[in-house]
Amino acid sequence: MPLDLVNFTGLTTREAMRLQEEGSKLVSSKTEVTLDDLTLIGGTDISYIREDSIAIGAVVVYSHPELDLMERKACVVRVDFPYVPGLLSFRELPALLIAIKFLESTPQLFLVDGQGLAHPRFFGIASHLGVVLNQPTIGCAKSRLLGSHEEPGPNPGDWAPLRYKEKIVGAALRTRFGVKPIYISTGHLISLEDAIAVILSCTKGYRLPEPQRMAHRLTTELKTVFRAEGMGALKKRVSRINQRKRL
DNA sequence: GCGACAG
DNA sequence: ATCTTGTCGC
Repeated sequence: MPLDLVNFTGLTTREAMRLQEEGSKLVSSKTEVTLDDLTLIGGTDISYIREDSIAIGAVVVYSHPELDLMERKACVVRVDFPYVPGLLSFRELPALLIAIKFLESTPQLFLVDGQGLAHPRFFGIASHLGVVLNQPTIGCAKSRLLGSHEEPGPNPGDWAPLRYKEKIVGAALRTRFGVKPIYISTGHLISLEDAIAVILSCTKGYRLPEPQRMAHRLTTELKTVFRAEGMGALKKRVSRINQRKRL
C-alpha cells in the first residue's frame, strides 16, 4: 500500500516523521515552471480561532506578472494535530487542501507559509503540499526553523544561502530595504534560484510577496468576522466567498 | 543535559 | 499562530 500523505487521523509523531522521510524521496528540485510560463500563482495561509482548535484556511490566485487578484477561496475546519516544530504540515495541510479544492482556476505554482527543503527531514509543509498536488511549490517563511546564514545585503533582492548539515537548503532573502529577511526554500518541482526569482517577481514593496499578503489578509478578515458576529456569520461569509468565481 | 524550535 | 497599547521610524 502506497504511503498516505493526506489522511493524518490518529497519526503519532513518530509515524508522521516516518512519512516525511518517505515523502522527501518524492521531492524534485527540477524546475517545471519558469518565470516566462508562469501566469497564475497561488498563495496560502491559515489563522486560528477558539484556542487553536479551529483553523481558517485561505488560498488566493494572482495573475502573473500583472499581479491582479483572480480568485480566492476559504474554509473553516477543526484541527486535531498540535503544533510541533518540524511537523507543521500535519496540522495545516488538511485546511489548505480543502481550500485549494474549491478553486476553479488552476495556478501552476503555490507559495506556502513555512519551509520546504529547509526542514529536519527535508520535507516541510511546502514540499508536502507540492508532492500531494504534484505541482511546483515554494516555502516562504517569516522565520527560520533551522540552519545558519550570514546577514544578507540591505537591498531588495539581496540574499544569503541558508546552510544545514553542509547543504544549502534555502535562502534568507531581503525583500524590503532594512527589513528582516524572509526564508525561501524549495518545496517541489523548482530550483532555489528559480524560487527566489519567482518570489521577487511578485513582491511589491512589502516584506511578503503579494499572494501571501492577500491570503493572510483574507484569513485575518475572516477571523475578525468570527469575533464580531460569531461562527454562524463566519460560515456564511466563507460560503459567500466560495461561491464567487473571481474578483 | 541544554538550548532552539516554520505556524 | 495568538494575546495586546503604545510607540519609534521612514
